[in-house]
Amino acid sequence: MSEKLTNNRQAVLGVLNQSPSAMSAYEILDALHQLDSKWKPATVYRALNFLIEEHYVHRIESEQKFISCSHHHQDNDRHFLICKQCGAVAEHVLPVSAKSFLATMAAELEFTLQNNYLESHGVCAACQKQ
Amino acid sequence: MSEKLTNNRQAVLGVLNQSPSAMSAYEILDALHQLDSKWKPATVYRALNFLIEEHYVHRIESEQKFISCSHHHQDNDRHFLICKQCGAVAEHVLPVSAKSFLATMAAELEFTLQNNYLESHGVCAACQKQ
DNA sequence: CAAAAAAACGTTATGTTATAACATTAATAC
DNA sequence: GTATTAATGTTATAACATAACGTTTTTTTG
Repeated sequence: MSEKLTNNRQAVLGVLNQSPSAMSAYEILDALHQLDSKWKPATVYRALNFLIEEHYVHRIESEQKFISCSHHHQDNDRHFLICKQCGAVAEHVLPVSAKSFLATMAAELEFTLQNNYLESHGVCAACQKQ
Repeated sequence: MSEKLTNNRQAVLGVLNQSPSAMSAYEILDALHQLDSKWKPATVYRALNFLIEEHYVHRIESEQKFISCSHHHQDNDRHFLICKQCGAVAEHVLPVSAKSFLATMAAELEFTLQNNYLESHGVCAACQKQ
């Protein structure tokens, strides 16, 4: 089931798969528009929304950009390591210990926790060596 | 030093202080425009950018909205608990244990961590009682 | 204090991100 | 094979944000 990965959606995902950093919807649009003038903002956003729902793609909230998912597991929690220098985004799986820590903290505040979104900003290994 | 909390900036902060949920820049603009027609998008955004730099205000990245800071300590890490039902945003101070956990994780990945931004989404205590 | 410099503000325009709405086509189910 | 649903094409516009530039206010300093 959930095999609705159509040509349009594959095309958007294909563009994102080529990029180590997150891309804006309009950057994706530009890339696709060069191949086929049919591409318009709504077409890109529709594909993105589907891909996000199905966990093929994530939105990097602070950048308003999109990145292809490197794990594609069904999970409510996200953790991204974002390099301030090169913009590379690495997806990191939150360990169970971190999740349970957050759950405990939320419970203490009487907050029913449904999901966590975490961005860590810094400098990646590659950029440090330069 | 850093006493540059002018009238304009106080006005924006005053609007945000009245709101338990985050407000968009244009919601702030609407509120201020009713008092004085001088308010324009650039005026609001300039004030917001100052207030964010000085830690009076935070941007809720996933919502592209703004909330007044309830702690106002100089800190690189942010944690927000966001209620999906009523939109209320609570700011939570990340305990040292959580920060050092993240630092250790980043070090293992050879990532030099500069700051963390964490959003936890769920249902607040008040909404659960309804 | 007065001139110079810096910071903040007013204003206009425009750039960027995202979705609404509705017609059409394609896929799926009966 | 027709009805239903899902996906797409297309146009327009809403929502978010900043550039640029001139003016005013504040601060610095000689």
